[in-house]
Amino acid sequence: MKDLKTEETRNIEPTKAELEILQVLWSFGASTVRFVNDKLNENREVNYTSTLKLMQIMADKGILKRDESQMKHIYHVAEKEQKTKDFLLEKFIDTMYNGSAAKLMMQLMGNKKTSKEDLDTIKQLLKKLDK
Amino acid sequence: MKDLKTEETRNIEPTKAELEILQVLWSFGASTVRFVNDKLNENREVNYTSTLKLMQIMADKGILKRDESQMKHIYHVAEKEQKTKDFLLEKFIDTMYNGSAAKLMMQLMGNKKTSKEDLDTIKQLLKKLDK
DNA sequence: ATAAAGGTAGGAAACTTTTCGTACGAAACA
DNA sequence: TGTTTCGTACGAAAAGTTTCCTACCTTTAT
Repeated sequence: MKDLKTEETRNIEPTKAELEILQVLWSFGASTVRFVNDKLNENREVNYTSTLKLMQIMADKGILKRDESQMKHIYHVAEKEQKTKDFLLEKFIDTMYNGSAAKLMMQLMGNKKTSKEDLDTIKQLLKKLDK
Repeated sequence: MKDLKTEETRNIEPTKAELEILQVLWSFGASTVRFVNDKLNENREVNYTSTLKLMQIMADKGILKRDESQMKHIYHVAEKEQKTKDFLLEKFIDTMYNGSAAKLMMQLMGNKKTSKEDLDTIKQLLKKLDK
């Protein structure tokens, strides 16, 4: 028996190009390759078959699932968006902040990028969490 | 004139393996290859010359600098830790949260991984920022 | 009916990243 | 003084990722 990963154990790290595709699917929901490729091309030039290939690979890996009942296959993300984001965030915190979410928060707050509005939003949230 | 990147424009994205090395140097400060390699081997098996090669490449790219006055070269990180982390965090927020730090915060707070203590820390910080 | 347009599939090429073998010099030491 | 140990340098292999060419089928339009 090889060490085939089960559905449970598997937690795939998308590559950079795969993440681009995930972003499109997260934003717009289940889509054709054509649609995804058009979106990608708003940012950079990519050949249609490149996107196709990548989405096929992602389907092989189990990152995407697809409806093949039509000629134009429709792809959708296999995992819940939130689950994947949780996983990636956790990994990010692990590598960048030794696993401390608080450290990340601190950097965020000490950051030019975090606006007054952001801080207000957070205060609201904290209030809600308190009760 | 080729499009040589200047010191200013350059903002190098460390690869995964490079990030591992950065983490060691961030934690322990300037180090020899031997030291870094030993640390890496606490997590996974890596050959000494692999680590050496990688650190040499990083030095070429300008991610690391080194003191060659001794036979055992001493490497240190070229950029301020915070600058690199700011850069990587920004990129992360861009790709994962459409550039919204608030969204990241919200995920963090809705997260099992964020402990009560973390939340308290944040409240403290907010208070400080308020005055 | 035929051409054109648009779809999938697969394999190979190109590029990037990572790993390591080999060579060789300097230091430590028996 | 040898020999073993520890260091750097370099190149190439190996692995991983991305891109695209080619083939071929289906639908659409002329």
